[in-house]
Amino acid sequence: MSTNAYPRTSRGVARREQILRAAEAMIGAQGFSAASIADITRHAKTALGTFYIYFSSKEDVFRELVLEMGQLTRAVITQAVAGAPNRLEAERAGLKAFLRFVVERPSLYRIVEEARFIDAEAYKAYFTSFAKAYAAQLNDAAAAGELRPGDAEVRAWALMGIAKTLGERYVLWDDTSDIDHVVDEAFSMIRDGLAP
Amino acid sequence: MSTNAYPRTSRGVARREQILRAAEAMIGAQGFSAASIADITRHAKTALGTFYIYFSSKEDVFRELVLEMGQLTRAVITQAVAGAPNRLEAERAGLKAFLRFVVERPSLYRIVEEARFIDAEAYKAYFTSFAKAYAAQLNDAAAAGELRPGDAEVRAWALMGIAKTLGERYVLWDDTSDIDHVVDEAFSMIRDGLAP
DNA sequence: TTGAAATATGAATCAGTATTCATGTTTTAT
DNA sequence: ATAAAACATGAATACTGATTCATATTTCAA
Repeated sequence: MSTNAYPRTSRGVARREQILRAAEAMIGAQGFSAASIADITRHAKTALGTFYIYFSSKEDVFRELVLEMGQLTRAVITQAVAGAPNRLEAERAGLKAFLRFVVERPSLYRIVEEARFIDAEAYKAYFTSFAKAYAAQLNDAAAAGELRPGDAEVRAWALMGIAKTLGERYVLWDDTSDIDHVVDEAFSMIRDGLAP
Repeated sequence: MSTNAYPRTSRGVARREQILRAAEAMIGAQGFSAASIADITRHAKTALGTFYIYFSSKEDVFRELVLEMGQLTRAVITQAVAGAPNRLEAERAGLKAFLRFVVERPSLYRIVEEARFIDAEAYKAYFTSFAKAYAAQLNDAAAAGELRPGDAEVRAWALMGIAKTLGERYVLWDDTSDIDHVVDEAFSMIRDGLAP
């Protein structure tokens, strides 16, 4: 059929989800090119052809996973940051929440990073939109005197870079139980770098 | 022949270099899987089979390019940092030199990042060794009172993250002529984050 | 209950491309 | 000058894996 139309039965909904999760696991573990459709359907305990009932291509599932990761990351961070008394505390909370999220969904993290090479547009759109919202927050905080004035966009990208790299090093490579230490050390640098 | 032994004639040396440069251009532009050996040899103006005289596989050239990028980056930064009067100025100079290097060799930058998915060990080795040397410098500087005390390793990774991400955003995506502005803004954050 | 729509199956198709190899050509050492 | 070693060539091989499709089976509305 080769569509990726939304399923009309609950069985269909469940199958699609099975396949999506299997794709997350396989692509996350082996990478986009190494993970075959056969791997994915085997892991989803379904037939090869079933894949193409729900997704039109391998790129298609991949794109959906990138989208999913974007929504989840935003949701997780937004929620973590919600209760912070000020912007600096929000930075700490956001960084910690991000690293915890990477612990929980390492495959999605890898998928987003690989998107740079598989679907560059999706990757760029994801980070650009994230950065835009992030910069707006930093701008507001600076206007309110909570941060030293400065180029919010450059700051947003720099802070995103810190989070991405620490996530890779201290979560994906080295499943350190001491995420709090990493957050504290990085945050003390960020705090003094941004405080008014 | 399928070796990657070093060539014994000057013609061989030149051919190998041609192919290496073509591989840099093709893989850098299209990515590892999209760039075919045929693309590479066509661009190098040589026959398909010649590739296998100098490299044993596509992964093999790729690995060599990653190695090369590692050496070059180190050399560029080491040299840029050499004249700095203190560690903070070294940070500024290092960041600027890195971004300038990305302007000159965007393909090599992309190759190193893609290495995470093609040759994870090479990628990890590259950054781990870089981070180790970087952290040692930061440690010395902190001991000398040039930086506030703190976990040098976490700092090194955070600073590498800033450089990588700004390079991607402001050089690869947006060939901004205003690298200096980006450096200044990022540096002012780094400076206050690290200053004693 | 029943037939049309939706979903499931996996063997067969199809395309792409990494790698090899048998055969020339060029270089180098003597 | 000459033979051995290096190097060059590109058609042929070999293999992988994405996508299709004809054929079941299941679901659901009427």
